[in-house]
Amino acid sequence: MTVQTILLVEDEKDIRELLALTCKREGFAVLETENGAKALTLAREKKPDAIVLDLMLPGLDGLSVCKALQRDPDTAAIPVIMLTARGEEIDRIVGFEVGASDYVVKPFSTREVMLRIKSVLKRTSLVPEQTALASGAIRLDALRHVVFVGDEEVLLTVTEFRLLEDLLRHAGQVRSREQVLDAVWGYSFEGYARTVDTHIRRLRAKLGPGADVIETVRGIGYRIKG
Amino acid sequence: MTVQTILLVEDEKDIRELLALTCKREGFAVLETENGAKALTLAREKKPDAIVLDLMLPGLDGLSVCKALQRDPDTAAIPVIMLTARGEEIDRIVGFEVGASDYVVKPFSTREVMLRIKSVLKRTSLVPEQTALASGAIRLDALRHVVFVGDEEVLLTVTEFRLLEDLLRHAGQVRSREQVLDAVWGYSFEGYARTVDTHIRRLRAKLGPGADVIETVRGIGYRIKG
DNA sequence: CTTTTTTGTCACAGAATTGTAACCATTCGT
DNA sequence: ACGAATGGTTACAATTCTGTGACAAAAAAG
Repeated sequence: MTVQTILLVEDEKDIRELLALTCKREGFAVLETENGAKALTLAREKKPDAIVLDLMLPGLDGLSVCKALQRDPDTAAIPVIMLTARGEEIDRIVGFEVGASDYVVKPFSTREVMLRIKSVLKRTSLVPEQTALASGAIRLDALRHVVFVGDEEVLLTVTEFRLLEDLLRHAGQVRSREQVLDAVWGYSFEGYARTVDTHIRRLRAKLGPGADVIETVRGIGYRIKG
Repeated sequence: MTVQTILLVEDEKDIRELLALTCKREGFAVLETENGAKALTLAREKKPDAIVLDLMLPGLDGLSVCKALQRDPDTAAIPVIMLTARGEEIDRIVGFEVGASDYVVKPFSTREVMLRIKSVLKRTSLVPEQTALASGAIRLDALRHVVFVGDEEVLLTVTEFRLLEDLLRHAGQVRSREQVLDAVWGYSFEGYARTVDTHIRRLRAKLGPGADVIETVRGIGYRIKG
């Protein structure tokens, strides 16, 4: 996945830098401005994935910026998170009149803003992950976190579950041990590739009669039939 | 248990699926169709609690569907939320002539639509039963703020109540501690995820024989059986 | 203000999970 | 057929996770 960009529009330097730092720490790219007019230009030119917008800005204020963003078809789809003081007309802000996707009330914690950003990004990304996966006699439901072989529920540990999910999401494709390690264990894992083998074995044991959907591709890795 | 059902009428598959996912995540049941005529049949047969209706549909368009729903006494009471493009004659849509309960302008965020649905349901549902949730021997009534295990009333604290309510609203789905914290404690809570465990424990203690509906999903979080 | 209730955090023990290494079994090229 | 890779199996120590009880701070009730 590509890096997502956040546009921060806030005139108070301290707050802006704090937010910028937090966003960067979470792996986002950051654009900053203290000015409403510049925010509009930046939004149009750079198409950020989300905008964090202070309501009180010198010159063109946050409300006007937000409305302008909504009116422009180029930027209308970008979610906006408003930073507001308590008691401001939140219904109007989030309603259609202004059109913000969400808001955070000052004083806020960076954690709170981060959560809003992530939540908003999850909501607006048009590719909802498929939650139900299946192959052969095996069914996996990521939302409910259950796996069935035929009619029988199978209890998997987290790692086993994630491993099976990764294989199913790439059903038909070979997955090398390295790919699986990156996807299931994360990039920071520094262990042996053979770890995958052990978990494949445990998976097969638990899947019982359904185990034959997992094929070994010698010299490469594993693959789900299909 | 009374799960509320939403009928989604939208021909663009991506949008429909995104909305469906959002509704399901919020604990609603979902019916989907891309076709105006089928929408009428479905509405009559299944009596959904709300209908989200795209204005632009191939064949029978949204306006006609909405008018037809209004004329039929079986469906006239079902609130309709229209998805419209900007600049369409919103006054007519929500007014007497067409009779939609509310509308959302494209492009919209799922959050926006969700808020409309909930607001419309709140306005139209006069039946307190619709706030009733249940699983196994446990019944929870959000409106009256009471919980029963079998015939025995159980007194819960606010936090315990909200926790149980959140789990019940996502019955069958795993809820991670993070998700629960965000939903029950709010985004601004900065505490420890293990706090959830303690409250789960207190809940289980109070639920007594009904406690077995709360399952621990090791490595992930908790889930209500079902 | 005092008492009671509720709530969040912590420490700890038991249990489940996991990564690794060592050892077989199988496959493949020669 | 043989040796070298490669994958399967097993056992085990280390780690991680959850349930529990205790406790102090915070909130609510009196």
